[in-house]
Amino acid sequence: MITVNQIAKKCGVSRTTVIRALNDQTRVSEKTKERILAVANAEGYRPNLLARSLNKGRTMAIGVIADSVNNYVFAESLDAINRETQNRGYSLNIALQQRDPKNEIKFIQEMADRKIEGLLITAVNQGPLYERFLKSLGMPVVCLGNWVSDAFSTVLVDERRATEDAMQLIANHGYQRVIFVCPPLEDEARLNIYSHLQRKAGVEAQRKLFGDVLTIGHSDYLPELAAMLAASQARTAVLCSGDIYALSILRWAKEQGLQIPRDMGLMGFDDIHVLDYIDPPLSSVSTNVKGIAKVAVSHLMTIIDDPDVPPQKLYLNYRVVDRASL
Amino acid sequence: MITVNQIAKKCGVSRTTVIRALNDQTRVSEKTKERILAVANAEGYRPNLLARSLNKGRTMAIGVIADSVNNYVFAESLDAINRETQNRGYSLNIALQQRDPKNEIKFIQEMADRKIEGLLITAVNQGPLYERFLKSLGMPVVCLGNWVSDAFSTVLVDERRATEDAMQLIANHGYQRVIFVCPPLEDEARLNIYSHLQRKAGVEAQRKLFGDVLTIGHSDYLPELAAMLAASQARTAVLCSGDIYALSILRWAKEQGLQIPRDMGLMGFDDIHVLDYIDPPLSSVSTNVKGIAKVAVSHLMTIIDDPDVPPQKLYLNYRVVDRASL
DNA sequence: TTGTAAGCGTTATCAT
DNA sequence: ATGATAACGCTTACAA
Repeated sequence: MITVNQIAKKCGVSRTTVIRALNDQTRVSEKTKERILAVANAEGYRPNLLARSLNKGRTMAIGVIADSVNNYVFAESLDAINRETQNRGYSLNIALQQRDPKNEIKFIQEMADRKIEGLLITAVNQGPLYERFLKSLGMPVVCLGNWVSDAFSTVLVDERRATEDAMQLIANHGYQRVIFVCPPLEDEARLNIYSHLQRKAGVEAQRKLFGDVLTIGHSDYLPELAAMLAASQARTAVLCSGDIYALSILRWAKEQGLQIPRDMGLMGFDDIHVLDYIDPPLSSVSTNVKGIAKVAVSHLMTIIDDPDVPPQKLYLNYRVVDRASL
Repeated sequence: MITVNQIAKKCGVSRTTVIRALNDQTRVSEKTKERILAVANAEGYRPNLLARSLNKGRTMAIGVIADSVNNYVFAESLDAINRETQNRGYSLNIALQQRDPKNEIKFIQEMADRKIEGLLITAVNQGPLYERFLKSLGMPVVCLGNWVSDAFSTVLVDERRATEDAMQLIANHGYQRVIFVCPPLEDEARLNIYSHLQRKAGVEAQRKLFGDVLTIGHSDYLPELAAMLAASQARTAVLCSGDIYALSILRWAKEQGLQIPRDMGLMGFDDIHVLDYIDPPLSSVSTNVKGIAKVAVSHLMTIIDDPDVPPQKLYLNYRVVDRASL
């Protein structure tokens, strides 16, 4: 790999001149410029972006932190994030923390050390220590979905109200009982599960619409669900805090010979794209994953360009999608 | 952000001494070391990884290029790639080319300019020009699934034989006719569709097992499929070069009132995780997506550590998964 | 034990 | 139109 210095030597000029030729500046004679460009092309010169970044203080890179790709929510974000950042000439550093808070901190720190210019986080950490840590980076941060602190912009939908609307829809369908399946609750003390807590609050707020509202807050939810269903004849809908849970319950219900929605209503959350292929079509709440990603990138760019833009909560539209599972 | 130089000034020592203290080297007195570390901690010193990389010639970063996340295949790779690289202390640059060859070249070049140490590609480009381009980077490259040239290591499964086995399975189920749905074929001239061509070759090789074998090689496959089904009473299985096509055909079949497998056999390819939730359970060919990702990372690390390791094709096991759709 | 000097490759400023 | 110099922040010989 040839460098500016080597081109300079080869052409018998100073590196300043070479830079001017390469970066298409004015104060070079046409002749030397041509000579320099000829050499550069022949040798396949490419700027060393590390060096350039070090010098300029700009890397044109941003970092993305998410949990994992298993629940398909981040997978759908990624396409949008990728598109939006590429359009703007930024490149992407990505790390999945696998819902491990220590991991998250480590990766964020590492990215900061690499001088990314901004950070997109779906945080699994929470609390004042984490907030201080993020602040200490002195870097634009935008949170996706999971709120951390008002010190950082967050792009989200109002999941509490979305859940209220979903509950209303379930009530309209004539269900007398709701079972809210929300495995992340088991990590409430340890992890940031803001959006799930919002959903839970929405469920609570609509308690009055039903004879009974139950919550299952751990990963091994099928046995308990079975017991609950057996314990009452009330017409029941299961609302899941995540489509993936709804899918696994759907599969289980089929195994049990339960017909949906005849024997049990079922509703998911997030409206991941996969639902297109599910039978019966699963009702869900679109949390606008792609929209959030798009706005988050765009807002991050805004903050990068003008750090004085105050942090804000950007609420996007959600959509309650009634299909055939209720 | 405090730097080594500033710490040195603050402690009244040379930067060399600071480095020695920070990087835990021996030739510093305990006293000065403590003094330096105290300042470093108090000020929250963090090494600038750009500077370090520029100096050392190592970035500990690798690049990943894939098509998109839409078909879920790459989504499943990503988790594995992420895990494997993180274990080894590497960080990840990712770009999705959206099946645009120009994009791909641009992103690879950009990553090279950023001095990533190795590249994982699921290539959409092909041919000698592309090969030369990749070689010119002078960088370890490992291809995933889509073969480009014997000059680069490729991790893959033998999709031709996998398809032959799948065809045999279909024959064993008593089908008289196979319709091979492979939309990527429409891009044969323009894009690298190596793995789909392998699958097609596998289909051709087993022609003899059936009365009739047809191919649909474009994206608007449903109308043609309908026509083919209407045109013959022969017991027919549809083999799709990708689970996502099988899923959309399954949905369509249900709309048409076709029962699977009674009225039509159906088989996908890749065995993406989503199939867990599909009813009826879809037969497929596991192309070992996670295994490929894992081995690819591991092999890339090997090449990075020892560039003299010759390029090779690493074949992993595939698995024909017979479920209830045949 | 500590320091000096040179270098990684690029860019900006100020002279000439 | 061209060049000299310093700077970005870190590291590594090589001295002392």
